[in-house]
Amino acid sequence: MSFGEMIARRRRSALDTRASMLNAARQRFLRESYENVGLRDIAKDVGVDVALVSRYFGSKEELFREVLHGSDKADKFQIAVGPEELACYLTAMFDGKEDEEQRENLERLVIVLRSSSSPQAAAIVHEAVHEDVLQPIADVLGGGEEAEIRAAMVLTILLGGAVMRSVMSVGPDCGQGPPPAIRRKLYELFRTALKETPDAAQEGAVEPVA
Amino acid sequence: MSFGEMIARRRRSALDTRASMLNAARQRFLRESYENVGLRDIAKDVGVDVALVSRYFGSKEELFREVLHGSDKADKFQIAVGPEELACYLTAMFDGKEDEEQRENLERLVIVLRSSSSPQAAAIVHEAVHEDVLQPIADVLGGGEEAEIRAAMVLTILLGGAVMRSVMSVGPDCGQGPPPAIRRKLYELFRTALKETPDAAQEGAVEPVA
DNA sequence: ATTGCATGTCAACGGGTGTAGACATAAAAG
DNA sequence: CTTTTATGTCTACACCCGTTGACATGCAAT
Repeated sequence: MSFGEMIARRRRSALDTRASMLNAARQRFLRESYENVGLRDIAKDVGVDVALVSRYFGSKEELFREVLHGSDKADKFQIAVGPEELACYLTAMFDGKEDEEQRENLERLVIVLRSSSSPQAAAIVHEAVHEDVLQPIADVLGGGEEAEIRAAMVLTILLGGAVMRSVMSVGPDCGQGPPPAIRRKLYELFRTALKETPDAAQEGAVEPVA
Repeated sequence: MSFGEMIARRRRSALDTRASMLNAARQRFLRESYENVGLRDIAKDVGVDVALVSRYFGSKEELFREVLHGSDKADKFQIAVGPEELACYLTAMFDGKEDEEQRENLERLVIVLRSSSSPQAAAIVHEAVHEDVLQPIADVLGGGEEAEIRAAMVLTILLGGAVMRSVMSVGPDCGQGPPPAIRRKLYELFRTALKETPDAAQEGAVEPVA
């Protein structure tokens, strides 16, 4: 079969270089914002001309969309545990562990974070967060409005932690694995976010918030 | 007195236009990232030529520094309450209230957030956060290492909340004042962040974090 | 009225960007 | 070997950017 062999004997395979581009782009978007990543940078990483990037992905926006959203495979936020162990699971995201799943989860958040303030990428990021991150978390929590709110609080901590880590170089650390004290507090924060709401005023302390 | 009158009868006052530029710049940096804010945009807002912006501030970086860090006045993160009411105070930051102090605090965080991923602005942001935000919070908490950690956790929530609010349009809301349910959870998160650490394993639940 | 300084404008430079079309080359098909 | 198709390169466009130096204007002092 001719077409099959074309795939097999790929000396110059478009799919391979395309994948390489996507990978290079991911690494770039992971470290810089949407505008600061140039198509020429990506092309240079792969060892290819700029024009090819534009041709393969149509536009920079679509390339970014494919990096963030994935194309065909449904690569959403992965949660391998039930609601009970969720706090542990989330806390573990900030350890420097080699867990592939966890690393991808965190990396997705960092990409979101880096390009979140960018007129061009904003819409894409917005959609990807709701569909690929917020929804999966809410699903694990059982759905419903309460679940959505709790998911939002969890994401608040995750994003805050990601900012502190990758931008401020404090908090959840930068040198692989946060200090134990911070790790513990982070865990407690997740617990609080996941805990059911005290329903109305549980104590007097809640009231003077205004 | 000639010089005094020159200040008083300012028809073309350099200080005024400079202040206008700074204000326009602040509004811009509040809504877009460092790279997306053009000096020409700022100049157009004030109704002035681009060159003047460059001449008055030397460079874009210095302009940004002055917007974020302030120039002479020590405008750090303002906390008007003691450690006890701190959680309330912080939660109130996300209300759409007219409190000038609170609004400036949140705005500073948003600016930090928007330009945090930007090679040029990174160093400035980094310094400003440590010196003007983290330190004041830690001071209110009484200083010491524990205070620094707690301040870091507080900032984690603040930044996460700011991302959710101004980027994702969820969580701490965007339409002035978060939904009560989220407000309550936010308050609990701050309480947790500020609470003293349970010191080692308080319950068995803390252990399986790894 | 004229000098002189502060204030602001104009034009341009060098560099960077994403994108598109014409062209070249490798490799498979006939 | 020749033809054809996929794969990749080259050139160039039109636009944006920050910055600079020369020039124009307003305004106070002489």
